[in-house]
Amino acid sequence: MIANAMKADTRANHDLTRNQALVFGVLEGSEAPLSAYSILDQLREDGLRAPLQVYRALEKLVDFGLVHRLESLNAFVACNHPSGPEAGESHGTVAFAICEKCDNVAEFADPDFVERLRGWAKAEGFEPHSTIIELRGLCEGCCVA
Amino acid sequence: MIANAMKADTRANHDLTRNQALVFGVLEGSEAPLSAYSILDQLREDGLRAPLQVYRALEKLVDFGLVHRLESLNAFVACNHPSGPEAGESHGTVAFAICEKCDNVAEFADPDFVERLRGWAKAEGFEPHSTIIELRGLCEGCCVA
DNA sequence: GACGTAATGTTATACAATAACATTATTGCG
DNA sequence: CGCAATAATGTTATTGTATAACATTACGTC
Repeated sequence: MIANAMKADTRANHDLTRNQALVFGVLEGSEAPLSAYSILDQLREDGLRAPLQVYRALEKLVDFGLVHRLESLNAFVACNHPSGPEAGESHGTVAFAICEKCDNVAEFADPDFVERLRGWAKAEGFEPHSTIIELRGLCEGCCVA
Repeated sequence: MIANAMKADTRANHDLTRNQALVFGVLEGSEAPLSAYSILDQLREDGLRAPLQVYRALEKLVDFGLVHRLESLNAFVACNHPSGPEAGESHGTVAFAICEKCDNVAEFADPDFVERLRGWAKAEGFEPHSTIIELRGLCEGCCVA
């Protein structure tokens, strides 16, 4: 209940437009990450017709921190990291563990970890503005099976 | 000279086919990462005509550890990490720092860093078979300018 | 030389993302 | 309120990325 309230609140805070809300709804209701085109397919009956309508909504949702893009899959997931979107780290660096069997995605943020990465970047004189960390493999359930 | 000798040796060890050698040659000669299609464009006069010829060569080269795929760019670079391809870590986890201004790519491997990532994965019961780490930002030169 | 395997060539197609332009809401402000 | 600025939308066309399917050719090995 609290979680749902927070989610609704999160949406409200960002005052999602119709298309954004539709796209976010589809992602929230999906276990697995979805491509822009499969999102579109699920929204045809709601009036969406062109990829661009989905891509535009996704761009905003990613900006808001409500959705993540998985670079290695060309797909998107609703943000769901353990600490919740209300934590200060909403827009911080996050790592993803992507199961290649069941498509489940686990999300985590380790401050020390990120610190180490920043340390290396600084030593190299590199100024990062975004960081992508994606593990591909098998999740606990699929590992055993 | 030594470096060149080693590179030649590396190629020889893997007994590259004609197409693989052509593709690898183009990547070696490029500062910036290249897309499969721009590699193709540079190899038309050598007889290559279809994307698949490039993608097939790239797949092998990535398997051999001679080439890396940058997921966030849909592009490829010749392997060039500091320790050199002859080090034991050829196929280990590598991180990339991609300059968005000059397209330069720095490659590095930090064992402690990787260890920490593996530790988290293990705690989660996740069994990774590949790890993607890509920093996007500005390199030292472009940062100042 | 016959067989299994790997690499190649070719055409067509699927999937992902953006360009360009016209139109409609929304918001803020005088 | 009315108007201007800004943001969101709709639509068509195009560009870019990657693979399917199938025929052919080279290569190693027994």
